[in-house]
Amino acid sequence: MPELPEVETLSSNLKELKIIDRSFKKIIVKCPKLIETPSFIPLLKDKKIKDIYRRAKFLIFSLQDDYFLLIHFRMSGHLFVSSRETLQKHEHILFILDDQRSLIYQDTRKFGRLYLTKNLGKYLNKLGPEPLSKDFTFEDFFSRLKKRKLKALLLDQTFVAGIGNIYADEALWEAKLHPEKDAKTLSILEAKSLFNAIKSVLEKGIKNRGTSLGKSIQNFSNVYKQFGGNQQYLNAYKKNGLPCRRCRTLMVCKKVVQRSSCFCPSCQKP
DNA sequence: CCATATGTTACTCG
DNA sequence: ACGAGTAACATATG
Repeated sequence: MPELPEVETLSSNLKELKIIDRSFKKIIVKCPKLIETPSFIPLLKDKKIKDIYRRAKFLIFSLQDDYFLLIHFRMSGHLFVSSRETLQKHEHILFILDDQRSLIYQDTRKFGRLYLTKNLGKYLNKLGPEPLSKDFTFEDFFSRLKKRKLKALLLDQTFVAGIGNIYADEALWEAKLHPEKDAKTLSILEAKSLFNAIKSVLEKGIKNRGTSLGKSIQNFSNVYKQFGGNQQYLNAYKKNGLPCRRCRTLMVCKKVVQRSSCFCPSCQKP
């Protein structure tokens, strides 16, 4: 579920709550298959959390003794802060901290994964640039465009990190580009427009503290269990049947690379 | 019952 | 080797 802006929201929530400098007092794992190496979990005990940040869609805890705990939420993973020390339905991992609080990992579909490692590079090395960092440059972006459908390229984490189905559709609408257009055929101006759109839709998502579509457990909520606000500002995702906010043409939806893709057939020509 | 779901990976085919 | 298409993972919702 969470894409870059949602994971960024979780990371900043945890910093606000001063989870940094706390340590793990006890870890309870109800569903070991969510952890790549369940046998490593006892290593977490009494380890202090030195830093918390995001890379791509990974939430990363940098720990004492050079360990890293990575969480990838995939489709339905959630993390929230609680004062509970017990697990309820769909909650699979409980991290009890040294200050009466706990972190709870909840995941109805159990697609998410947790990784405990000393080798961060193993998980991050193949990722493309962070679209909101300085190493995301237009020259590099343009040179790496290849013969591939734009939508596929935007979702490819080795091309640019952190974009998922929502923000891909938003960026393509913003840049007035068709999801099935061959990326190799973009003019410099079109590419520039897409490059800027990627950054602006992600920045907007972060500013609005993430996108939460419905109100069920399946939707994004932050570590306070509050929903995000960005859904209110979406222009493309799930807008099929509604008039385009630019030209009033009815938006359409089509499967592209196995994902639903909503776009304006008039503004976003093939 | 059917289709769909904010993600990733492994597989096949061309 | 590469891209596209498909299935799989597991559960809930409409």
